[in-house]
Amino acid sequence: MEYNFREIEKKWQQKWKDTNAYKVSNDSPKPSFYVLDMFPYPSGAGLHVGHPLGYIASDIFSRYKRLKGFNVLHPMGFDSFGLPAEQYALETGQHPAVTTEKNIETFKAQLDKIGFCYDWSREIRTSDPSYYKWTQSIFLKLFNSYFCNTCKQAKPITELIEKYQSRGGSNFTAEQWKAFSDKEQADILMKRRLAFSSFGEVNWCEALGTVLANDEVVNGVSERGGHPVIKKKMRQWYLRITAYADRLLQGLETVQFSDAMKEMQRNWIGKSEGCEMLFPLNPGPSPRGEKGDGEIEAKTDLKGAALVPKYSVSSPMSYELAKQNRKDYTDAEDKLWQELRSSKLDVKFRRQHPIDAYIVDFVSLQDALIIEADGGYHENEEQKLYDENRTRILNEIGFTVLRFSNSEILGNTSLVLNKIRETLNNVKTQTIKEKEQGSEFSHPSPPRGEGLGLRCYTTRPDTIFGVDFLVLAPEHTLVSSITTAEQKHAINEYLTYVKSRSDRERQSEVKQITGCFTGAYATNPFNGEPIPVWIAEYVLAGYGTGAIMAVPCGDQRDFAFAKHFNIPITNIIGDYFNGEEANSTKDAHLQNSGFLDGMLMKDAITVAINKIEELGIGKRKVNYRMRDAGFSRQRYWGEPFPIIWEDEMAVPLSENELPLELPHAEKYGPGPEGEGPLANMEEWTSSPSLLHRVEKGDEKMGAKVARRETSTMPGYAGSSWYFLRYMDPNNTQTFCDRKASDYWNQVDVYVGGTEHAVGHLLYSRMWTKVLFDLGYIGFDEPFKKLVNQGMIQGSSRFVYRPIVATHDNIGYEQTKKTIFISSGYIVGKTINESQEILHKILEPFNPTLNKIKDSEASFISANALHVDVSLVDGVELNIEEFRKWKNGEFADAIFICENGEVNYPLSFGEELGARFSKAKYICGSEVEKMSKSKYNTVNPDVLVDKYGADTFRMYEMFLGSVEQSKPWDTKGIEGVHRFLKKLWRLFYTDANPSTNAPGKQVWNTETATDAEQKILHKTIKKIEQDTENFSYNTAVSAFMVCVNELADAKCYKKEILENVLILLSPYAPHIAEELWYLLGNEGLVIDATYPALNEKYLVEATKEYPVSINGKMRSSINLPTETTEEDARQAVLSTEAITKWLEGKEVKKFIFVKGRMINVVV
RNA sequence: GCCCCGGUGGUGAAAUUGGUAGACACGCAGGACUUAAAAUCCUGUUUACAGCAAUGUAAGUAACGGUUCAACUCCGUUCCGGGGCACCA
Repeated sequence: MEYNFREIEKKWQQKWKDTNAYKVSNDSPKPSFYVLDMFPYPSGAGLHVGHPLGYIASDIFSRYKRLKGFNVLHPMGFDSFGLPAEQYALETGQHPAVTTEKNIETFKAQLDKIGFCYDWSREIRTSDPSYYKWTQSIFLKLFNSYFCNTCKQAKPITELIEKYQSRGGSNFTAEQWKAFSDKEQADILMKRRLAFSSFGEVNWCEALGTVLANDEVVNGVSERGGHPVIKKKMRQWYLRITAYADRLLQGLETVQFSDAMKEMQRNWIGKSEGCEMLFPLNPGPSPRGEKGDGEIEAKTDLKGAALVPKYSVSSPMSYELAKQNRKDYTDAEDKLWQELRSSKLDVKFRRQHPIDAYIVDFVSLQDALIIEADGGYHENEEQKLYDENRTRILNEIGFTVLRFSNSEILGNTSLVLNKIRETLNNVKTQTIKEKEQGSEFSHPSPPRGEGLGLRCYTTRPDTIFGVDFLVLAPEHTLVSSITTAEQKHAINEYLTYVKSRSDRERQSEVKQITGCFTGAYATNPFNGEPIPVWIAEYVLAGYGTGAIMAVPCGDQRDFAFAKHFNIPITNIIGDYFNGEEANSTKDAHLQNSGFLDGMLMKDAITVAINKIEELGIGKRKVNYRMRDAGFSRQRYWGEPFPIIWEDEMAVPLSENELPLELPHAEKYGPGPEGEGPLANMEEWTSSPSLLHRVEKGDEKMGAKVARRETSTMPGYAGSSWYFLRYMDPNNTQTFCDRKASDYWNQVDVYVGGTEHAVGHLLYSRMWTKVLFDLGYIGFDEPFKKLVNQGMIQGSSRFVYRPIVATHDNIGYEQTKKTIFISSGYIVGKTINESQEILHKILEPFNPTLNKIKDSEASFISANALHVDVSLVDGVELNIEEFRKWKNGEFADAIFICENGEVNYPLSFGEELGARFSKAKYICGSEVEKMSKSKYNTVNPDVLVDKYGADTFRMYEMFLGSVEQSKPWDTKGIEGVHRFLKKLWRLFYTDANPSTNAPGKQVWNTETATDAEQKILHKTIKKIEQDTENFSYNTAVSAFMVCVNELADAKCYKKEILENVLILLSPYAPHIAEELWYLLGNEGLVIDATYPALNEKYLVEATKEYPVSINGKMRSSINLPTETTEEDARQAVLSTEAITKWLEGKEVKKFIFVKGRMINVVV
């Protein structure tokens, strides 16, 4: 009888299915254990060998825990919403639901072949309405909750409303709250909701019709296709994950994630404690010297300070510029100015006035109204963006901005004036509250200079006296206004340079130090010293205030910058600074530091902050790098938001209206104005029934417009909570019954890749915390332990095809005949070398080459073509198979082999074709990500068919540790297969093919000897340890050792073997099940009890101690296990084999480590 | 530039708290069985030197230095590879 894995695996897979062997109950007296895989996105390419790595690991663990007496939940499902299906739909017109369904079927079939113990009755799919009904429901819970800053947890928004109604908010009284309109109330509440809507900028690519991730934008154009990408402001949904920053940080202390993983999350959250402080801009000549501007300060009167806009006096430069602009105006500006100053509007306007970073055309300071006249040059996109940004910033600091084109002003002045008048009226009736709240509304907002100086954030206020310069981000809004006339040109040039640089370039090329002096000076508030203000690309606008204080003696980057630009360096740390490099120590005693002199830096931090706060020039601040999570996608294939916009207010659907099903689409193109495809579906977004619904609802609203939210949720929506649904997958009343989640509790072991370190893992942690706060579940961390699986990389193979470049700009031209050159001629050669070689080789095949070389051709090289790895044995190409590949595309190719011989196709005649058939063609190789297009994917099916699932499972585990990334290689799978065959032969001999005699049973029921028991118990101990530690590669090796030893000992005893089968069953369940059955055991091996370790078999009487002399291993000695140090010393020193090494020298030291080794020092 | 991970035979890799470097496999070489092949089994396999051989000596875990009786393991510096990044001030 032979090991017929094909029959065996089919048989037991069927049996498990028929008996519902893996169905898990929520009602069991056993302790629960939850093992979870990160569920896959069902891509069209199907499963590849990288997927199962983690799945096998978790499967082994699940089966092991089951044998250990746990009720194990080990489910699987599909993350089936996502972009690829939508892109595929765009290309082929096939509905994502259809292709997704098909892909899932493929995945399931492939998974089943490997023999996983999933409880498929609990399968979930995020794109299934019965699933996303609950995703929507949880979204509504987020929408209807706020983060209470006092008790640091989520609470129902109704509690906030009650509070507002009874006690008011921080900016308004209860009476005022009640007086607010619905819209006003809604806006205020929106600022507290955990899922909220706001405006944010997205990378919009008109040509692709989609919003792109930062990653997908390279050098300002789209990665795919190189189309222009612009920043577009759009209404977006966000999750207020920042509210949970501290708890997400603290939670890391309670979970078993790898240190690297925790570090990544900490870095992402990026908590830093420091202070934000203001550096006044060097006043220079007093702005008040300019007549009229002195009135600015007198304007703090009237109906309340909140109405008075905050504006910047800016630098003296602004005033000079302003003056200049006043002389240099257009006809339209002049005309409007004449109208405005003639007091027809009864409001005092100023012309060309500096506001914040800008000089505006006309402004009424009293009414906070700015009027801008745009010339024809404002037509282009860039200018529009600039204007939008400018408007937004001005809005934020409290101004209303009106823009008119030149033609509007010149063409119909009275219309323009009417509009201004109307706006003025509106402005005047606006409430104080709106003004206050309005400034917080943009998200995320860029930094801006504000107030009377430059705001800098620092974690090291102790170094304040070492500040030698300030650096602004080039995008900083104050740059243009503070730059002096002399520096204007240089700054503009630098800005042009920065514009041409991608973010990544700005980050990585540090050797190249760039920057530009603005000509402006700020003042150190502590010693009054002027500080030059620079701009540099290494300061990014997106973080903090977009401005830093540079301390060259304490920060290496600042140091390099100072050195490069010859900025004098102040040393405040004495000997700690050597003048060669910065020293970021906190242990120095400060020098040259005014009131901080002599203080330890560590202590000075607090002292400095206190002083800064005392002086009112700054305040203590905790900064987080993490931002709120964008939750909108302008796409079709995702969860629709259960939100209806009624008169600009977001109104949630009620629970009983869920699921809001994704409407069927025929087309998947983007909607107008950057909206998602759903916006194209009028009947869905704005059906009359919605209006009806509004009318029936709150009468007070009296809404005239009702339109559904048209964006969809991102991929991480469904995956943020899926682990909960597995616990109670069919519940129609709630997303997961509290009883179920209390029973299963946290995921005990979560297995998946590191690529989700900061995305999925943080989001699901946040959702869990929210659901916990609201009392829906009883734990606030989803995953107790996380096991990271390494990425299986592909090992690509290449063939090299020569190309000839010509001068005619057509590009590279391939040689007339298809020729491939072995890698030895190409790889590792310089361009010149390989050009020589190629020329020599190609000449016989292309007589015109010489001519080309001399006249047209400028370059000969070789293109590397990916070749299917299945056509390559190691690195040697199977030339005959390759000729058949791609329907014989390369059937007539000529191969120049490694030894210089040529392999001709048959079309050259049999003689030539046969002559050099033994010559080898060697492929190039490279380790890359596994991908269909690189022809380097390996489909597990092929291996499972050839060697069986058990072999495949054990081989993937044998490859190396689970955590480690490694290129896939099937070399070695034979060894694992041999091991299983060898195991089989402990039970049955193989059939004898020559005599046709069938194999015989060799196992017996004799009693095992102690030596045999020792083999078993040694294995039990090792396998148990390794399995607990996810050290599966060494476990497989331990099985091999065990089987080798049993075979050597000719031990075929059931008493031993059946226990080995139980140990093996998590790893190779099919063969274990079959042999278990053949031994005549009742029931399934997966339901057996894990064998107990009996230490008595492992006790050794003696131990062979290695003996080192002066640390070098010289000999060994057999000693009783219980030897004392003194006995050992005597034994060692009386053994001649050892003493000969001592050469009669005196023993200085005798080291005895019990059970380990002995070291003699002479 | 910063952060994380890694670098061990021809190959994949092992190596409790620092305690016999290379377990277990692959590959290769030689042998047994066989008419032959497959399958299976046995032997050898870090390198250099010496020896017919058993064996011995020396070196050896990217490189150099340090701590230690003892370092793949801990520390420092450097090099290389992989992954991440939002230069976090």
